[in-house]
Amino acid sequence: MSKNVELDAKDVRIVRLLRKNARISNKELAAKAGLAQSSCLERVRRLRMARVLTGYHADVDPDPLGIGLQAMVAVRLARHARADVEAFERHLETVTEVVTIFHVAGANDYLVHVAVRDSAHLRELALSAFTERPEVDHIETQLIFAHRRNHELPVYLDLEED
Amino acid sequence: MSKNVELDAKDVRIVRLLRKNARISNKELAAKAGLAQSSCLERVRRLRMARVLTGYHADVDPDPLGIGLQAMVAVRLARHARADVEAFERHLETVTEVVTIFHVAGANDYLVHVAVRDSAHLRELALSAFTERPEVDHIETQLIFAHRRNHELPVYLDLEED
DNA sequence: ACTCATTACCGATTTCTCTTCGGTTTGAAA
DNA sequence: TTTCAAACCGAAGAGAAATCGGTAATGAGT
Repeated sequence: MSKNVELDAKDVRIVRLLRKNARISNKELAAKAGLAQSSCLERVRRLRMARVLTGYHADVDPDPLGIGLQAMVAVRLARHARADVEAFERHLETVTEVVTIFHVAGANDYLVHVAVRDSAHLRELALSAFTERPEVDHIETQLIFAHRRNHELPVYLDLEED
Repeated sequence: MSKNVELDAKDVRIVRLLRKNARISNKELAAKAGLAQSSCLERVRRLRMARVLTGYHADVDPDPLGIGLQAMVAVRLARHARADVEAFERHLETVTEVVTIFHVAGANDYLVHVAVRDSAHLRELALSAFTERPEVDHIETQLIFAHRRNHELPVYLDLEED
């Protein structure tokens, strides 16, 4: 799938810095990575082309957007033929309330993070987007009180330091 | 908690655009939001100050970083006294393998998304970071085959259009 | 070890963007 | 209608991004 990309210590530093703050200027990024601006720019371009960096996204407080409730919906499919799996995934992509889809191994097939207005909205969504779907055997919904992200991503490479 | 912020249609457009691409230039952002650059810049600044926009983060392919495996660890605590809950959360913040913590209501108390090197690493982590902890009653680990994020975040406000 | 080719790097320059600021418009309240 | 505050705008100086030609590092093959 991915082209067997090899990252050196400076690539990793660039990636971590952009992970922590995607709007850092190239100038500052270059300084912190120990590169000239032009070289740093070129590296970032290559990391994007190689699909190591796949996007830059703002984190947004859901409250002001009218998102009053979030939930994790655990989904078990009725059958696991490729056609069913693909149909269900295609369907999920059309559901605006879906934030993240985790395809998992275990008792459940999917964990679907959804963001809704309120409990009435969640109830309606559970029916229309999940229970009423022919591919779905069973769902179990958990309210999300809070969620915290860690933006220091782990790196498991042995890099000779420069 | 949040200061009862009110967003108008242009704020929402700004937020959505930054959500889709956090490295969009202010010039382009202003054009797409229908504002002068200076006005747009001021709005973004206010949205940051109001904590509607809380950060900008690059999305990174885990493979090239040596992350060969991801899992969702469902955690049930032994007791739910504030002291235990807070101790456990503080502990999780020190674990580098943790990507996201969902605090949920239901049979389980937490869903913890972790990124590890391989299955041996996951086994070791399950023991050291979860099972051996006094606050933890029981865990259940699910491998994550894949996960897809939707960067079009839903908005449930009725905005009079301009 | 030497050569050659490829790749990465750098600094200077040009182009474009960001940021600030003074003045103007807008809208609500008196 | 007048007043005030908030939001907006355009212009301009400061700053960053992007390009490019030349140079250094790298590594494979002899």
